[in-house]
Amino acid sequence: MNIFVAKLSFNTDDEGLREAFEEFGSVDSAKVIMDNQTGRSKGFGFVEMENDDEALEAIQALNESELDGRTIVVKKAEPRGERSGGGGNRGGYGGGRRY
DNA sequence: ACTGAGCGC
Repeated sequence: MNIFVAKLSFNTDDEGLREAFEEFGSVDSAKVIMDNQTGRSKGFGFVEMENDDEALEAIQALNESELDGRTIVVKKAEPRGERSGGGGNRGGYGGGRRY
């Protein structure tokens, strides 16, 4: 499951993000998006976890939690690619729904 | 102290 992490501390890097999520499950990959022109973090990143169940738990646990001194926001990642729609929503994404 | 709202190559 791809996970989107926002509001990261600019001190947080790929490893720090991975460390945060691995305590809840196996992380397949983790990456903090950096600005290629300045080399600084853009303040958000992505984590891919092997187990969806663990990913959901990690999202619930780490969302609005504190990492490296900043409160982060963890969500399901939107599919990379076209964001503007036009086309319509096919059954909707599984995300956003919370009970 | 730069920098705070958001989806990557």
